[in-house]
Amino acid sequence: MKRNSRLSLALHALGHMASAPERMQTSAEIAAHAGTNAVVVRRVFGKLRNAGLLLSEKGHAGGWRLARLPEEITLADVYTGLEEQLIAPSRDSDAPDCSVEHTLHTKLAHIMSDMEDMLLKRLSTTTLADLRQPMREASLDAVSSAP
Amino acid sequence: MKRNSRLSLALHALGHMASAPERMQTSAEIAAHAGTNAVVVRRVFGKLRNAGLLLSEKGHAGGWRLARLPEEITLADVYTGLEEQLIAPSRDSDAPDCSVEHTLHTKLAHIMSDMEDMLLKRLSTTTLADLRQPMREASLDAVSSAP
DNA sequence: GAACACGCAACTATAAATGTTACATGTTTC
DNA sequence: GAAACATGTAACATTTATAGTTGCGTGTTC
Repeated sequence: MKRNSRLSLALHALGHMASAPERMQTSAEIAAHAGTNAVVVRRVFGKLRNAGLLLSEKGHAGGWRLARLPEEITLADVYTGLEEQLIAPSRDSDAPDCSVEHTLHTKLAHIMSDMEDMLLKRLSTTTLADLRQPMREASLDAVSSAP
Repeated sequence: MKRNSRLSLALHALGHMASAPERMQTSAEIAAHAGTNAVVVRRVFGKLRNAGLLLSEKGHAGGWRLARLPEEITLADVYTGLEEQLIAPSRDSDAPDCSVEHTLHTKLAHIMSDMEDMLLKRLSTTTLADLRQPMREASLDAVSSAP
């Protein structure tokens, strides 16, 4: 995994959790499925917990689960919860001394801000429920009669 | 300079060149003004030459100048000429084996494609002429009576 | 109290980007 | 034609952001 994988990781994992919302999943399980490390999962999930999307529990039967119904968590919630910026910010100096730079910065900042709004609007039309896999016998069993 | 500075560098430099389109500028001059290296300028400008936005000339009075009028070069032209992606691509595997990943990938790809279109549309409404600094006596002199 | 799971800090590894050096090619000037 | 100049390009070094790793502390269940 390389760049900007936090959002991918989060959406992928939450999508699966949406398929079985009652089930607690450990960082290790999630990490194994996503091909990454448990600490990385905890880092990412920690932000989502702070954002009110996930609940975590310590101890023997601990782990992670969704804090709300899958239908009530949008992709925009996850995106903002992670405080990421898919829309690249313009990294000019804040107070450019040259007029060209100043004009450019102003125009680009405006455009990028609009783009960010647009992205959020689009992401908010999909919920975790839209991602979950069709329920199968196996996963139903896993919910009701986990060992 | 750090990340994604190619577009910033290009727009900044072209904005200045739009203020005095006749004047040849060397990589070294441009690099000095932008606080970077001449080779970096050549790398970036090379792409814009291939895209038909710039002309370069070797030799004694060589350097760079705009291939078209500033009014006829939009920010979108520069953006596409550099083949950059301000809109972060979704870096999932192309053929995800898991249904959650597949659904996610499809939806995100669609959204990002739309965002890219939107960005281009916005960038195409500004030309280099809109960036150039107000003409002063000094710069007029520089055009007509350069040493 | 032993096993388990998160919380978190510190460190390492890796990859993308820029910066640098070196040299070749083409142009103009003398 | 030689010298000066500027681009063209490849190879290498440096920097920076990100992910990955280790270690240990805290809380919870058995």
